[in-house]
Amino acid sequence: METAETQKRQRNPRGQGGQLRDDIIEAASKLLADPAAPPLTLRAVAREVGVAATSVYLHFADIQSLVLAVSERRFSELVKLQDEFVVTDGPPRDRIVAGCRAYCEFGIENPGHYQVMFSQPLRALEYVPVEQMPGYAVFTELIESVAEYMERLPSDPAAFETATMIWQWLHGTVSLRISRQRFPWPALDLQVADAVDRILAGAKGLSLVRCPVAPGSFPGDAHHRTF
Amino acid sequence: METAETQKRQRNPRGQGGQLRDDIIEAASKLLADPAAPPLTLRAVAREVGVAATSVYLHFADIQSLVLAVSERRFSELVKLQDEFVVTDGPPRDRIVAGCRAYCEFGIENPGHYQVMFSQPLRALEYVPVEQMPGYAVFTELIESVAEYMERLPSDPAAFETATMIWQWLHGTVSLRISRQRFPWPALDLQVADAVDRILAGAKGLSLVRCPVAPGSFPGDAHHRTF
DNA sequence: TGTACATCAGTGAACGCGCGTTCACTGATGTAC
DNA sequence: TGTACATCAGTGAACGCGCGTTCACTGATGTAC
Repeated sequence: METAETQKRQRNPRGQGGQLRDDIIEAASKLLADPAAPPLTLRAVAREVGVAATSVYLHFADIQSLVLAVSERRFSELVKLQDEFVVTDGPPRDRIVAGCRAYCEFGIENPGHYQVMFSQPLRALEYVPVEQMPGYAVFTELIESVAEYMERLPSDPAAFETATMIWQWLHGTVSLRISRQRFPWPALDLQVADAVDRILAGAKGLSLVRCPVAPGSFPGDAHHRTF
Repeated sequence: METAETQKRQRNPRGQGGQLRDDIIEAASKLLADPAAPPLTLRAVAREVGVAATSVYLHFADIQSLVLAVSERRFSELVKLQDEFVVTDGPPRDRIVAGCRAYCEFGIENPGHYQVMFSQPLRALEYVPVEQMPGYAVFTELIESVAEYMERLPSDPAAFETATMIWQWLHGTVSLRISRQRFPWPALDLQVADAVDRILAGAKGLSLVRCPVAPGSFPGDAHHRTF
């Protein structure tokens, strides 16, 4: 981008003070890219940008809100990536698998950012309604595809539950491949297709077939409410 | 335990210097229990134990190895818990579901520790062979039950792959319920049984049934190697 | 056209704090003779 | 039985460092008159 990234940057022209905000987010993003990096500090970000430590305060009240800004930016990137990957025609199952692959690849290629996006409860998110949580758009698309696959409405709880189940598997897949790199993981593409197919098949009402154990032995398990 | 936990502790009798090591691990464990706690420091641990900061060095070279000790202790606790939960008789499917429920409950009830156990690559674990990784015992039990369910040998890759897939789902379930507490998660018990059943069903060779899309359209997906 | 003032986009020194790490030290308890 | 020494289980002061945060300041650019 610039010729002298490590040098002192020159001040922005009048009216473009907001540019620094952008640079700070990108610098924080760069520092957070390493999943094993030490905790982010305000001064480290300022150093990375090439600016006085106090200048960060001009745009962010604390590091929490800076991290949140990074998280939001990466979430919108994920949404964009998923839109690119997913061909809008083709059977819903193929679209689901394509979207899930994009999700996993994004997470595995950006382990530091993925951790930021899904780390322990961000204080700032504590009172945000579900629909406004970052990443909700990604999840909504998944629900819609699953509903289409199941030939139900997107508002159907069964679609929500199956989509949730897929999301949980995807998240476990990404986090474990990040934290347990030496584990002999199966090939990602094959595994995603296999897992998605298994979970989707369960949604198609194959419950009688896939439960060879004497039915009724687990009364609490008779939970196929919507079928 | 003691009457004066916050007070200065008295020195251990001769020959029992190792007791401090134990106390340090427990103190660190207590501090790590909160998933939103600030990063663990050596001095905070010493304060919690009621001991001089330098005393921690008598037993741990750095915090990394202390955290690893905490992680190992919690892993063995998880193994113990799982052994209690899982009735050894009964059909394998029921044993798998019971073990998975124990796993999830442990994780959700100990969010801070679960995060320590599965956080970003611990440097200390980098060159440990898979079989010596903490938690391997838990995973082995899962493989064996899955193999029994599938009526195959535990060494069969298909058992390994299905067990892995279940583990991934469990991990995603626990981590997301920790980090996204306001999401409208379905009831845990029902969800675990449902997900496990779907994944197990896929292992029983229902691939033709559960793939309503034209076979061959995704050449890479014809991956049921072992059937 | 000049000039006083306002605004913008930051800077730089200074503070107090908690941290990891070092070093020599302490004081009770055991052991050799 | 006494006594010198060794060992164990820690302590306490001190260090230099990076951190978040404060405060008054700077210097270029626009604007009113």
